[in-house]
Amino acid sequence: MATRSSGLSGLEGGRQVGRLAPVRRASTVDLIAERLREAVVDGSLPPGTVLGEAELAYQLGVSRGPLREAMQRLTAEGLLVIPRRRGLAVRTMTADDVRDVHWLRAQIEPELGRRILTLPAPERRTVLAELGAEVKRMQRALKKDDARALGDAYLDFHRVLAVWGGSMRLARMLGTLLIETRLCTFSMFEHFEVHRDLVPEHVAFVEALAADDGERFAALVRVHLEAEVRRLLAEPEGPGKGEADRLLAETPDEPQPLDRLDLPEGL
Amino acid sequence: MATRSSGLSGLEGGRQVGRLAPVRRASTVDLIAERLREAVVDGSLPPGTVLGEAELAYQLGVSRGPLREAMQRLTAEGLLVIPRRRGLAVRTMTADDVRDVHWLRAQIEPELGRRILTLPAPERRTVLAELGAEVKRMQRALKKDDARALGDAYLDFHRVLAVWGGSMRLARMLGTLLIETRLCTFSMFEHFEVHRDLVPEHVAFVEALAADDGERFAALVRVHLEAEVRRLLAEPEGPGKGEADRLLAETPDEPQPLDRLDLPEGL
DNA sequence: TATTGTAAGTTTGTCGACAATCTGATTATC
DNA sequence: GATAATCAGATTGTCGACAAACTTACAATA
Repeated sequence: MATRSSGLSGLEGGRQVGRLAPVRRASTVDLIAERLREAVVDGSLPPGTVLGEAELAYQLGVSRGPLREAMQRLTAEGLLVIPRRRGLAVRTMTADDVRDVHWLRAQIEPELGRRILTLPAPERRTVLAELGAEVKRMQRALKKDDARALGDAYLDFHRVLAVWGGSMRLARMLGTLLIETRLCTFSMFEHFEVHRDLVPEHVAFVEALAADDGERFAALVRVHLEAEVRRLLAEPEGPGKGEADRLLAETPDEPQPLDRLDLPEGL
Repeated sequence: MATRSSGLSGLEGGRQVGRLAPVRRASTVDLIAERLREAVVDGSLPPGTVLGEAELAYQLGVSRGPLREAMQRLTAEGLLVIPRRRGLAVRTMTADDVRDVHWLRAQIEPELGRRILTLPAPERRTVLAELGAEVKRMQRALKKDDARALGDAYLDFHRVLAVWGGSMRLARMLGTLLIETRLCTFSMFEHFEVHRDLVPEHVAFVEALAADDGERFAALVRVHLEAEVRRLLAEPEGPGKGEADRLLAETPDEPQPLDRLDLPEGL
């Protein structure tokens, strides 16, 4: 039939001869796993949900075999638990989990920021543009009081950090951590909340990166994550709050309003 | 038959009434996954090995169903790859993987050291004892020129760090990273090598922790991991080598020979 | 009345089988 | 002689089925 990907003989003429990205077909297990992740993230499978394999397999239009394989993968990611003889259950995050997830993110994300700042200028500009686009999404969502959209843009903002951070493994880990973050929200609250502080905080993130100030970015991220833990655990504003206000009030080294980042409107 | 675990009614009299640890039975999938991990770590399944499902299932004494589920879990951990219609293959680490794994460890392990130093004194002493025991294992292995035993003790040393580091997630991640480290060795060399620098380096790790010097521990770990990358990639000794020698020669703040840590001989 | 023993029903865990797909080699053709 | 087409073999991906195990409800007993 078609020539194999290794050859491409006789097709010289276009550019990038011989360097096609290998075609990657997703297996059924991949598809099921991805669908389950989506369901966990968008809340259609809240934490604690217990599901029977047969019923779920029927809904997904597959048989129990591939579904069970996908379950194992989600279990390894920490999103599902498989109680013996009880099907599967969406993991419920405890207070300890909330602290652990956010502490871990506080270790990872500042480092990602530092790595992004070492990127060559054109790529760095791309990252800033993507981050700016997500911030704009957050702003639009906030204007509409759409907590769901705000949360989604939040996740995507941090996913951008993960993707550009440079480490395959770290990107995967942070990707899972972000889903777990969403699980934390669902585990602690009944419904989404519109969280107004989120937007200025993320504007400050982008500004710090645009100003090439990795340490300020790191500090802002840490403060944000500590605040998130307090909010999720409904703890009174601790000593960190004053620190947050100070950092946000402080003029960054090189003031640069978000408009000057000329974000691509299309995204 | 037996009373359910939630009740335990009528058995007051012993101590710790009503607080038994839940019994944890491993599922078949758990068993298979663990067996496969062992095989990867001990080298009976070298990187690049391709296996047929039927043959492997027969060897393990299970049917293909549970085996395929375990495969998915190992895939999520990054130890296996599943080429389409080609069974399973043990992941082969590239030079980029070597750098990535060690870079990531360099981010994680110093932090674990810091956390261990914040532990209450009795637990901290336990950690130091366990670490010291692993170092002794390393010394014995080196004396016998047993590269395999040396490598195993090395892994267990760092596993101790992971377990006591305080974060469930981080422990799991580092556990996987350590297996990947072993895969790096197998991917780069044909056989184990006796690596003499390993023991003094780890003695220094323990000494730094015993001296309550988290920053020195962090620096030593980073230097060690950078050296490992160079060794694995067979690069000439870079600018970091001088730094390593300087750190190892330098007298720690509070000199404390390993003997004074009174290690439990039993381990 | 509280607790234990019993039994039915449901769901999982595991296995065997079938078909689609891919690989590798062989043959035919330019 | 090299390339393309064909074909047989083997293996995976998926499904259906069976038996074991667990849960829940109910009844019996102290």
